[in-house]
Amino acid sequence: MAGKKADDTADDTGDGAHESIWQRMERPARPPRAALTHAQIAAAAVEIADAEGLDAVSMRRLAERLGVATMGLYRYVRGKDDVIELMVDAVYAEEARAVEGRDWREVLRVSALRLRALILRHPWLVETTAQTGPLTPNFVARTDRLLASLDGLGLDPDTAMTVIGTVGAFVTGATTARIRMVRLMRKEGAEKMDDLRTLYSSRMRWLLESGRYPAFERYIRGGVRKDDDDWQFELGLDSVLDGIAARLKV
Amino acid sequence: MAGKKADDTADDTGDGAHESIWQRMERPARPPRAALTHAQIAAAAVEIADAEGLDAVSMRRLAERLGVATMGLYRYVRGKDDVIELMVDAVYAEEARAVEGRDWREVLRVSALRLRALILRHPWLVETTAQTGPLTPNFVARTDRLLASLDGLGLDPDTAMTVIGTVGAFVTGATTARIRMVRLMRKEGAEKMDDLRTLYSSRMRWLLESGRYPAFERYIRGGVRKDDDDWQFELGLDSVLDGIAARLKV
DNA sequence: ACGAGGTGTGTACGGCGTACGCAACGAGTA
DNA sequence: TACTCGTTGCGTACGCCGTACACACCTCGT
Repeated sequence: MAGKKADDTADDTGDGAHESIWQRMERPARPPRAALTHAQIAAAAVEIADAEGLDAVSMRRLAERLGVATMGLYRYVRGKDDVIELMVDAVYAEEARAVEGRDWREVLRVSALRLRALILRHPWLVETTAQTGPLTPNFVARTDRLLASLDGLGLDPDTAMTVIGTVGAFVTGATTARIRMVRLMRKEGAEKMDDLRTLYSSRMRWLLESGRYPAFERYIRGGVRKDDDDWQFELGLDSVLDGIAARLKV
Repeated sequence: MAGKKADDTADDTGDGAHESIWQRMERPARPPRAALTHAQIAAAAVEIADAEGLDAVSMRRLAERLGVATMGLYRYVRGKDDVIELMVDAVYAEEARAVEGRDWREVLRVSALRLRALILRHPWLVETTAQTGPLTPNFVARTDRLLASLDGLGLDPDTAMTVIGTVGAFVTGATTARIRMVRLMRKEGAEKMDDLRTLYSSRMRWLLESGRYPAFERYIRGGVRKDDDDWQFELGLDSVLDGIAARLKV
């Protein structure tokens, strides 16, 4: 019979997508209505990205986890870029809490540490550069709070924003470098930084044996806090804040 | 004969599995006639990425441009990650020139401005975070030169490296933010930032009308240097250098 | 009762990275 | 000279991806 030709093989897999009409006809009831929310989509996507990286967030994977057909997602988002924008805003919602602090410097410092922790919790954030603009609600909310903390210092708006941008640039840049190492460790299956060094020792030896990098070699041999990222980050952050404080007073 | 096997020379490093592309290309190519060089591959890939973005660099496109079969590339690289590593190192070669400067501060400042210009010339660099480690030869060479410029200040190696990392983090972070805007402009077909503002005016109005971002709104209304990225960057950079200078003297 | 429009779904298309297998070649050996 | 045999060059194929599109179905206004 005509209708059975291609469907038979597909039915062997049990794949619902290739059910014959007869099977579909006798299915008793409609599956329950899905009714997704954007928050659900964002949460599911963030879970996938946290667990397996941004590349694992595909429309198919996401739809599967939400119990929806792949194309069903397109009722809620225009495309994958929308999903990523939802994801970014969802994680910045974790920073919705206002920062308590005695003065602007403490507010900026705590904010910086919290932002770093946020990015480290969601390392895929640094890969979203290509997709998102800086106008998601929760990100604007963060900027607003930081701007407010600078009120009363007599700064013009441009300088105030630049101060915030400077700290933000340092935090994202430094954390991105950190994430690069974490990613490399995971890729190579290393637990500690020392494991990574062992794996890359041949490469490092090859580099150093050229003799072209004497100052770098001195650091490799003499540095004792190479893996103390917290120390490096806070030293850098405090330097940046020092510089800003000097500017603000002049 | 067993002695002829290429792997034997590789094995004398003790760790063939983790040889970098740099180590592998040092060995003379097996065939008497090598149709391709790694420099050619890198140059072609960089051209594509500069013109059309990193996503446009596919093994097929790259092979086509080089006049080679797709799989022919795999004789020269282990996979796409190798290609990206070659690309990153190729553009850092543009920074091979030593930086002239009276003191460490000027060297760091000029280096920062040059790095920013380099990233702006090759905006896809900020998307390579996920793929590359920080050990490509030309990148190490840059680090080495900067470390050398701090010699004689009496810094311990850890502090010296952190200083360089701090400036580098600021530069990459600030430039990444800039690139986000450039990309957004290109995506929306805007020529000037004002065009972009026009396109996003409804979104912005929607955000501001919520009344939840008073400080941010004041900036939007009062800022007059919102688009002067050079000014913002240099103000931030000079602040960072101020802070570092203060630390170094203490 | 029925038509229209919103919604969930499956199929299909053109891309991607790369595993794999096969043809052609060139040098060492008999 | 004839015969291996490792190596290179390349085409095919697999399983992913994002998403355009058409269709089946449900709900609701008339």
